Amino acid sequence: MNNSAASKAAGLPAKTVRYYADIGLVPAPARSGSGYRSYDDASVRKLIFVRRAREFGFSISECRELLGLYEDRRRSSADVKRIATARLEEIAKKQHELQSLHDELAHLVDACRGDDRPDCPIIDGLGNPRSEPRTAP
Amino acid sequence: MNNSAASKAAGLPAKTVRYYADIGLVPAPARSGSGYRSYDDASVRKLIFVRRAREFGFSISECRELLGLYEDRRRSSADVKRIATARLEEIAKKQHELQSLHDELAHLVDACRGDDRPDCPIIDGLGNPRSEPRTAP
DNA sequence: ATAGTGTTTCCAGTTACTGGAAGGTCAAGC
DNA sequence: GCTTGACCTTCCAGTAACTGGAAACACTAT
Repeated sequence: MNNSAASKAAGLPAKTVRYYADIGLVPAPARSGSGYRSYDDASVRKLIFVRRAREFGFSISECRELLGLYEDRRRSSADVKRIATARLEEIAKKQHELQSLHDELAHLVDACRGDDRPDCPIIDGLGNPRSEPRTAP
Repeated sequence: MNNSAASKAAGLPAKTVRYYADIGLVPAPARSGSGYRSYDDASVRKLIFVRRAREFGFSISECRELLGLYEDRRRSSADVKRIATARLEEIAKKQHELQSLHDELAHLVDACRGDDRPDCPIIDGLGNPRSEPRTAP
């Protein structure tokens, strides 16, 4: 199974598959006589696992951690649950942020006539420093 | 008003204020005799505008476009509404994605006992290619 | 034999900053 | 006048997670 076949099987762009092997997220694949990458089924399963985890918003380093747990047949499910729960909380937080963003912007869009005239509550609304400013870290 | 004063007034990190001037998002500030940046009120207003727009998730290049409209006293509100509406649709889409993400992950977390035993529906669930694979662009 | 497609490596670019080093400047205190 | 410390300056590098592209080599079909 060469790179593009593995890429198709895993549902990832070919470049991404190479990239994941380059950074050691998945093991370096075997090579054919002429240097072509050759992936086995275990690698493809890991690639699928990573794709799924990335779709869930886990970072590459979280994926690394999850893959470690995925591989370790003796890990406790508590370890996994801890990571997944933290991620779940992040998602919920992001949802709230997006919600207030959406509400405020929708309010501005609603208030804008969207005609040929220059008056625009959206621009005015963006100009008003209503929300909390960002602070330097 | 030097960099850090402008930074405080705009609610942005000092480095970010410099960065925005460097990339020409806001005009290059005047300089004092010894080379210190000196911002006027108009620049600070633009910085606030950009901060707000960034908080709404507008990209830097969208901010550039919006700033152009902000500055142009003769633009139609329709131009602004078009951009904001597109952004609103992106937000709504993102919300749906996050929702299904949340539901699926919450389901896995619920199903996981989180004890010392190795069986873990989260790991198993991530391993199953349930969702649509990503495709190369 | 040759055309066309696929694969390799490697380097650079993307986004929106952020961190840090090396050095100049300013105001206060002694 | 000198030092101290907190600013300020420039510039370079690094971050996340890829993505694009060039140059060269390999495989497949005609």
